Amino acid sequence: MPTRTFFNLPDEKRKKLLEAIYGEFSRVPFGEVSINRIIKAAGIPRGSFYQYFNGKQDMLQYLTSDYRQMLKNKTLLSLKQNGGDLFKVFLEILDFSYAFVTEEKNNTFFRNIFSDIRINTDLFQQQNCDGSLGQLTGELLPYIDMDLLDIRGEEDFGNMLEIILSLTGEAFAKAFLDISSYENSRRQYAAQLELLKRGFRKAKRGEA
Amino acid sequence: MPTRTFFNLPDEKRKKLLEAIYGEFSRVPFGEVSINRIIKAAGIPRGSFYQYFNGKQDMLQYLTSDYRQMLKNKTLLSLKQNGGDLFKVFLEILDFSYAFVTEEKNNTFFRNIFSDIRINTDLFQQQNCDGSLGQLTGELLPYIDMDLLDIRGEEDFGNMLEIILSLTGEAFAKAFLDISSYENSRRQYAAQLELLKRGFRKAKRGEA
DNA sequence: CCGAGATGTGACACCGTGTCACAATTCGCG
DNA sequence: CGCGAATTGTGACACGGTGTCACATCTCGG
Repeated sequence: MPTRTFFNLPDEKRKKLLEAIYGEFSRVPFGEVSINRIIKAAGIPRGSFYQYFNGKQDMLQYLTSDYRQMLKNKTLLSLKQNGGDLFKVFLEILDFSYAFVTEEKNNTFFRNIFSDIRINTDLFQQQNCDGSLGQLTGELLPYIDMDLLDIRGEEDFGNMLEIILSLTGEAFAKAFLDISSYENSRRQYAAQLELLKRGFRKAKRGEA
Repeated sequence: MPTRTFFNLPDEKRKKLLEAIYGEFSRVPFGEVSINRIIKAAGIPRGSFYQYFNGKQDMLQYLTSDYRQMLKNKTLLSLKQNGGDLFKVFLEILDFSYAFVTEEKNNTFFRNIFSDIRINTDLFQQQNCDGSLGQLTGELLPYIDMDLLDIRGEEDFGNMLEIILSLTGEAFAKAFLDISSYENSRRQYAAQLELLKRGFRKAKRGEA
């Protein structure tokens, strides 16, 4: 998170800085973002920058906070609309994010973000450090219809979720790296979700 | 791949350089590998290094070529031993890699490699650029028993493979980031493979 | 109007990369 | 052997990036 000092900045100046940051994040993938260029574009001295932000990661988190909030709301809504069907929700998340990306201003910015697989894992799995499900997931849990899932053991749900998330992370990376083939990536992702649902193993005759 | 010049180097010198490289790759994760430190440790001038390698990625590919070869052999063997059962094979690949990592010399080196999710995707999916399955997979294809898999559409197999690979990439990253909890990560990975096999969706009464 | 605390500033130390003109060596051949 | 060409070695250089710190400036309550 940015410093308090950052939020105390006169609107004018803060806006200019933010625009510089957006510009830089839109220009190159995360790994190549240069604080040097940002401060030059914003016309602020080097020292000031570090009074506002702690580094790249810090900026990223701030820049994506709106999206994360919207994603959460959207997910909640989607869960309710789809009767707690996780699979439909995940596909809608991709669509939602696509719509979000293709909005004027976000065009290259979120493409650069979403096409970075490492960021995606962070983005979705969110401070999942204690081994338990992330905070986000925790809040959504009550709305998920577990009866749709074939859960047998204690950890089945968590494991399913991890699979879906890792798949989703890759799907995002692929879809947004070359957004012109979005339809294709989406179709593939949808197909993969179906595969997850029905299982990979061919049932032998006589099995359930 | 390194230059011809590199292979023409006197054994003494080449060995010293390789040791410096291994040392550096063992010391820090890939992203922090410094060519500066390598040349200092190897006692060669900067210019020479660039006469041998093209950069970090180049070194990585060379350093992992043995592993990749062994992996391929191992996979082939495992496929035959397990009657073409992909799932058993993948679990064995994790075990094989664990054994490989815990060999004396490879200890931190391969840990640093395997715990990098981006490298893993490259490592497994290997020049998968044309959208088709990677070369490696192509050669293994004949040994996979498709009758064990519930393949219905044209693209089902490719999609299954992608799911397994993305899951495997994450499993590697997790397992080797904190190798002390390997047993745990392995168990989880195994459980997830089982989930893939049986499917996530609860069969409604009356369904197949 | 003064002084303390908040904020602004940019030079500095440090580390990294890839290149290039030039030096040294090796090798084939007359 | 001797010489020229090809290969290899060398390190200074230009460039770019990061985070910090001593010092300047501003702001605002008392």
